[in-house]
Amino acid sequence: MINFPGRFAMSQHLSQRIDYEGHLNPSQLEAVTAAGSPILVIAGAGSGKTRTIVYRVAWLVEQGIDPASILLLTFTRKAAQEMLSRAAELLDGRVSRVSGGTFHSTGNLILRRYGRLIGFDASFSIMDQGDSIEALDEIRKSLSQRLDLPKGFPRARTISDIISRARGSGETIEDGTRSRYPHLVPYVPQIEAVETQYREHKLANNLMDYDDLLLNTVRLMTDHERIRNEIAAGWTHILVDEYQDTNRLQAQMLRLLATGHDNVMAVGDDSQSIYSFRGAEFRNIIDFPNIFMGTKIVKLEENYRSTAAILAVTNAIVQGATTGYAKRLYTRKTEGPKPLAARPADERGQSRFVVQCVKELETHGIPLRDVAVLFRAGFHSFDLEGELGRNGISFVKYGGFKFLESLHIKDVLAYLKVINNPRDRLSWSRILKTLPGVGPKTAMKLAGQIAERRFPPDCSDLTSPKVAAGKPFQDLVNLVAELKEQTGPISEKVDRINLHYFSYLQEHYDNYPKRMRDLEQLADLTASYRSLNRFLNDMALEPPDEDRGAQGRTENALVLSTIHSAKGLEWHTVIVIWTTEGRIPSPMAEGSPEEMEEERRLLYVATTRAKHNLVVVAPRTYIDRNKGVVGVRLSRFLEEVPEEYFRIYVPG
DNA sequence: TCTTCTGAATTTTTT
DNA sequence: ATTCAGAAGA
Repeated sequence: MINFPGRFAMSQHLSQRIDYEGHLNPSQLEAVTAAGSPILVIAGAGSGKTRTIVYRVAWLVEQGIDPASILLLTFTRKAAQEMLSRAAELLDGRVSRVSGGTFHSTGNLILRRYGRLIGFDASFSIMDQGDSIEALDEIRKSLSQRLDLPKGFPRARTISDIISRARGSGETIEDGTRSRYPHLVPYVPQIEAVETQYREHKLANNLMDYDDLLLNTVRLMTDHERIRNEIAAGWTHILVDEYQDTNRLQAQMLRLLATGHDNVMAVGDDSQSIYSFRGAEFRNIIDFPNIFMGTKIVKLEENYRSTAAILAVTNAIVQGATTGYAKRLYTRKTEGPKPLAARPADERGQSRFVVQCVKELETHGIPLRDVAVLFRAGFHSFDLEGELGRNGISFVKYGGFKFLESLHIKDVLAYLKVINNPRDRLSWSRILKTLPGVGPKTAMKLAGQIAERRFPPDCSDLTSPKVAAGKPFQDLVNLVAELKEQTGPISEKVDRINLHYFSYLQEHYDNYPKRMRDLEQLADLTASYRSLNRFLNDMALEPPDEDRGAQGRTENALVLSTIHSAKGLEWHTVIVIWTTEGRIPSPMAEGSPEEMEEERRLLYVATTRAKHNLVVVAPRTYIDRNKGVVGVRLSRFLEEVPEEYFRIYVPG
């Protein structure tokens, strides 16, 4: 062989390069190395989606793209971090400067910087859904006093949903109400009135809710060409994960972010779209090629996760779907047991069966952490949690009730919010309600007055002199004043608040020890923050995830999770409970064919999480509060699956 | 008039 | 676990 002078150096250089061909299949490789056009990757479940994104980032960096100009949009910041750390591994840490986050957090970033241009102070606060519902509820009530609201008036939660969906989709409130809440159509004028006041409330208090973060970003970038170009020039390459779960606004935002370069890779799977309840448009995936001209479409259809026996079932489930890109997943993993379908008599039987399964798996050397129990809604696992407890099986639960949504956490956060912004009326009100003799009415009245004044307020002329003169009220005001003075770390403030709040907690909740532990955890969460405002906003934007790593992985615990929270994850064995009518699909979806289709996709997502064993459990009866024991049918989506794909088991 | 207590009803999924 | 409606109590 001829020995070219440059050859040695060249091959040495090559050896440092990443071996793309060796680690990617032809479709993945095509997506990773595509250049000069927008790319849409239709990535079936378990087809190496994350791998493709990670290698794409690495490839871009090797092409000489500055990592700082790459933007990775994912569903959660945690997903972004996971991908970045995997890419960093490939590239010896050269990707540390890649930006990543959710559409919301990216909007936040942009608005902090340029929000002035559309009338927002850079220090705006972010309302989480709880804040937003609280505000709407207050407005709703104040409205009702005047209009003497009828019995069927929608709850704040419903109003929030209607308004939010209207804003996310561009529909009017009336159209949205008509299609999703036909019985509320008579209240449309009132809902619109609430919306108007809500908007004024946010403007007056320099607040943005989740929708605003997207809406205002889109508005800013649409109206200000110079800013649009400036932002688009900063992030010259954009990768989007889980594109099927974006809503219309997010698609618009992406279009704007990619102005002038169109270097976008969107990855998603329309069959796994499970967030339409909050406005996700899986059609965004279908429309992508129309929005980005010259899009190259790559399909990933080889599944690396599940056995053929499991795929047979999941393919059958998705086959019945009425819309979406046609795709058929295949695998080379032919070994593996048939999925198991269990029909216990009732919920107790189901829980006992799951425990039995888990124990048996353990004797076969499958650790608890490699097993997940999935369900449609948080409360579906209550009985199972009891049974696990009685059997001494440790577990961690994801989804359902949120840490930040429990009342005691919201109470303590309200103190922090008041320190951060003494004019936060709703937080004042929340705190005041913890005082003896103060209910909603007094709290609202006092909060309104306190919020108007300079802090600490002169309390001598407050209405409700009885309360204002009382010691508890004085203590409270002194506490807040003291906290405002305090310059130490935020955790010191939280500790101080906790000290003050513990007595209230003790008096009002039987399970106060648990709640106290939560509050201590809250203090820990502040550790990495130096700005209170920053901390509060991050709490709204990226709530703590009960760290999946620390508990789920190092401790050996069984995973219980809602299907939504299981997205993107996989386990050796997956047990899906309550695969019955009335649970999956949820009765809430009965109203519309679209929602029913989403239930199907939900079951699809659940079953495609399984690598080796898939177990579906469908009790034959459940206990209705009114009717007593009622028979339930197997989920319609499983009825469609040929029976021979399962082993059927009926516990005795 | 407003708060607090009681018992009953209700609860999908989440940025 | 919370929230709601109704009733008693301050």
